[in-house]
Amino acid sequence: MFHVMFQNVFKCIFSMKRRSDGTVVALTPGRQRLSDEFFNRPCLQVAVDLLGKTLVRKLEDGSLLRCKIVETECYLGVTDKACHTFGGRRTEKNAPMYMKPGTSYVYFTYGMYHCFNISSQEEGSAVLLRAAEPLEGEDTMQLHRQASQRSAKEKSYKTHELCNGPSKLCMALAIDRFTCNAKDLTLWPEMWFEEAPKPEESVVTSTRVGIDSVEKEWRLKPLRFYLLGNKSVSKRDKLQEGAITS
DNA sequence: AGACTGATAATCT
DNA sequence: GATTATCAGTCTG
Repeated sequence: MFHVMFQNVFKCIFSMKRRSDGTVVALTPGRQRLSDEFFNRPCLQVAVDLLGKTLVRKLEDGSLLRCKIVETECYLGVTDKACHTFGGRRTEKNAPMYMKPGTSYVYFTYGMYHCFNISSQEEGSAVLLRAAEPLEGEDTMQLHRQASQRSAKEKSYKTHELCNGPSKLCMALAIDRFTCNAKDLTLWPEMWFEEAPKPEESVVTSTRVGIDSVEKEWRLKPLRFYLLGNKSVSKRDKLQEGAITS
C-alpha cells in the first residue's frame, strides 16, 4: 500500500521508467514521458495530440535538445495509398511501421535526407513529425544544421528555420536511420516525448505534403495538422486558416 | 509569396 | 532503371 504510493509519487517527480529487464531509466525531473497508452491509439488522435508536446533528444555528450512539436502528418497504414505499408507491403525499410505503437521509423529519402515517424495503433500506421519549435539547445541545433549544409558558405539560420520541415528537424536533432531507427520511444534513453501544457494555438487541418504521385482520393485527405500562427510550421494553408474561427 | 529546378543515393521493381 | 513523405537556391511578379 505505502510502497505503491511511494513508488507513484517517486515516479511522478522523477519520471522514472522501469524497463523490461528490470533496470530503471531516470529522466529529467518533473516531466512526464509519453508512454504506451499515448501511442497505442488511432493514428489520427496521436497526430493531433502530439501537437504542443515536447520532443527531447539526448546527445552523446549527455546534453539535451528540446523542441515543441508544431506540425504532424498521419500515414494510416495498409489501407492508405500514400503510406509505405499500403496493401500490406513489407520490406526491410518499412518494418518499424509494423512494430509496437511508439516505435521510431526513420528512413532515408531523396538521396540526402531523413524523415522521422512514430508508429501508432493501426497496422502499418505512423505519424510523421514535420516541424518543431526549438526550446533548448538552439546553438547545437544551429551547428547540426550548418554541418549538414552542402554549400561552401556558412549560412546561419533563424530560430524558426531550424526545424521547420521533416528533414530539417532530423538534421537539427541529429536523427538518422543508423542511430535512431526502430527504437521504442517509450523506453529509449536517447530520445523521448514529454507531456506539456495544451498549446495556446488552434489546430489547422490540411492536406499532406510531397505525395503528388498518389491518386487524388488519398492525396487530398485532411491528414496534416499544425498549430495556427506558429512560425516554425513548414507550409501554411491560407484557405484552411481562413475557416478557423477561434 | 509562389513556381521551378538541381542535387544525390538508398531502396525497390 | 525508376522513384523519392525534401531542401535551398533562383527566377518571376
